Amino acid sequence: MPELPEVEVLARHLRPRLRGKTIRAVRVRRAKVLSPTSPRELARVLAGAKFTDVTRRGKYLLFALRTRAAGKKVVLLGHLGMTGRMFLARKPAPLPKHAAVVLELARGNFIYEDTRYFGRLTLDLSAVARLGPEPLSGEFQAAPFGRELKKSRQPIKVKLLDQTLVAGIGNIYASEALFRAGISPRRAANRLTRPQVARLWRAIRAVLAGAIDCGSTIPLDFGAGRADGLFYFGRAAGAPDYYLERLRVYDRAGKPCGRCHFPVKRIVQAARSTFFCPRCQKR
DNA sequence: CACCATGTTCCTTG
DNA sequence: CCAAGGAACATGGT
Repeated sequence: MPELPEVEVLARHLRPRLRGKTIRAVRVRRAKVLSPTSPRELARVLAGAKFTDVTRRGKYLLFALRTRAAGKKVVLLGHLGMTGRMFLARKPAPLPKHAAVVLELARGNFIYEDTRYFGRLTLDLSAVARLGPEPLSGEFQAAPFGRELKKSRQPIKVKLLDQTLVAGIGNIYASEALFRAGISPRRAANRLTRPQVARLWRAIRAVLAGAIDCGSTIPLDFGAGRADGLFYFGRAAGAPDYYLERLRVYDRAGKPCGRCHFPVKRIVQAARSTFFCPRCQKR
């Protein structure tokens, strides 16, 4: 469940639940997800450490901790890849099949499970340094965004997935933002007009903020069952109706565009699906 | 069996 | 050197 909004909602969910908790033991079942940190190193640093905060940067989770020994600050970096989930579970509950890392706490376990193991839980923070501006913060501004776009001839949809341009947009919200801005996903980044850049800048922020709102209505009770599908494609029981069809084009090939009823089209760009309305997004 | 999947990195090509 | 494209990673669903 991993683009910026999903990670943001998860960070808000975990923050109050992890703060003040101490790690008793570290169990690594799939060392690959720690890379380049070793299981020994992770256990050495985290054993006895206490969570002080959980924040987000792009699609990354940052777990701030204070170590037992020297009281030094450390940051543990998490990324969900395509299929990762991080959640708290009761101690006796059986581990999921693809549990990659278990952090044992006093009363429960913090579990990182990931079917495809594309995600990360590591002490290596280098990936964060490469990220572009946070789209929902003041560091993301339309003018520099437009200047960056001018440097690339890639289709705008593909360019939006570049995490150095702006952090946190993934395959779903790239299509959604372009639909909202009325821009064709095939348009070369450097050929967007100034009004288009301005509309896209606003659309990115609106789409991401709206998704965070929606996600905040959904119980993230991963330990009890599968709630991740809900996150993208549904809504919590009792949530307002306008959350029903949150995604306007993604995964809706052949269905009528909500604005003009023309069928939504699926194309492939950089080996990934793009969805758009050929009538509302002509250029 | 074939194809598809919310992501990132690495290698190759031009 | 750089931009762009594609494969690889690994597992499961349809």
